[in-house]
Amino acid sequence: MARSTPPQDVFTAVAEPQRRQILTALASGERSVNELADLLQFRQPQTSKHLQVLKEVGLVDVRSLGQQRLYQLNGERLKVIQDWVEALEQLWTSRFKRLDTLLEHLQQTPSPVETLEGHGDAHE
Amino acid sequence: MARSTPPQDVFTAVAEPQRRQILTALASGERSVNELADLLQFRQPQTSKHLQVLKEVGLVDVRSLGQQRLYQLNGERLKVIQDWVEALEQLWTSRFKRLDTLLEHLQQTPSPVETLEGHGDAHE
DNA sequence: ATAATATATTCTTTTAATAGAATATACAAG
DNA sequence: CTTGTATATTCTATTAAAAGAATATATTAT
Repeated sequence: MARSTPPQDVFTAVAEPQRRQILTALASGERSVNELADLLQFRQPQTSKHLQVLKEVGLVDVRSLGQQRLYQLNGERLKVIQDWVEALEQLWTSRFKRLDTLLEHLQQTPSPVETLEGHGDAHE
Repeated sequence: MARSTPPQDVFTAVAEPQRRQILTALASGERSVNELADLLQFRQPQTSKHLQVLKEVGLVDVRSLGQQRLYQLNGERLKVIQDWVEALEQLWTSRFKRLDTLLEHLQQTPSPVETLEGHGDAHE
């Protein structure tokens, strides 16, 4: 029942290993369906199907050249993922400045000091 | 059958919207299971299950504090995703320098000249 | 030992994604 | 119009993930 409900978000699309391979193959340039299938040792229908998914979430674009369909990575869409990851990392990195949680625990536990050992970071 | 074959890679783990919410909630600091469940309006068992998945792929760490389990984002593991995205973007950005693919097509197709219109490339 | 709280696990059901095989469509060439 | 090549789609079967309910385990307090 894959066709009736295709992955709609970029994250789901990229969760598939074969689709990541396709994207990687496309990163260095435009390829036709059969080129991709040959290169990655996938069957043609599977390749087409994965490409449809990638197209639906905007990770690839297509253009027609005769009877071929040339697929191309759309790097812009990768930013959806990148932005999310970076936002998380921002928060994670700046978590040392927010001692709220830590202080909460300090009030509750006898000696949670060991938790901080080994970080070596300037935590304040 | 989710428990028997849990997602092993970071990409699959992150494909789940609720797990992304959990990670986002954890980005600003450590939280207990119930804190997360309350905050995100998830049920406790679901929350635990998602956390196990995240733990298995290394995206979160746990420590025990009394009867609570405090989960914490492991930002390092996010780099797996980030590195992959950035590698792709690198290639995508530098794709203009690599005309190999384009030249390949020139050799295979009879008159793909129309394809080149507007490019202004010297093709032989 | 019993009760209360916090979290984890198991089992079942439901839903969604993937593969495979077969077929359809599109375009080009003769 | 028939053939060949490239790609897309449909249908079915399989597999995997997720939700839900119930229960188990762990820790603390009484």
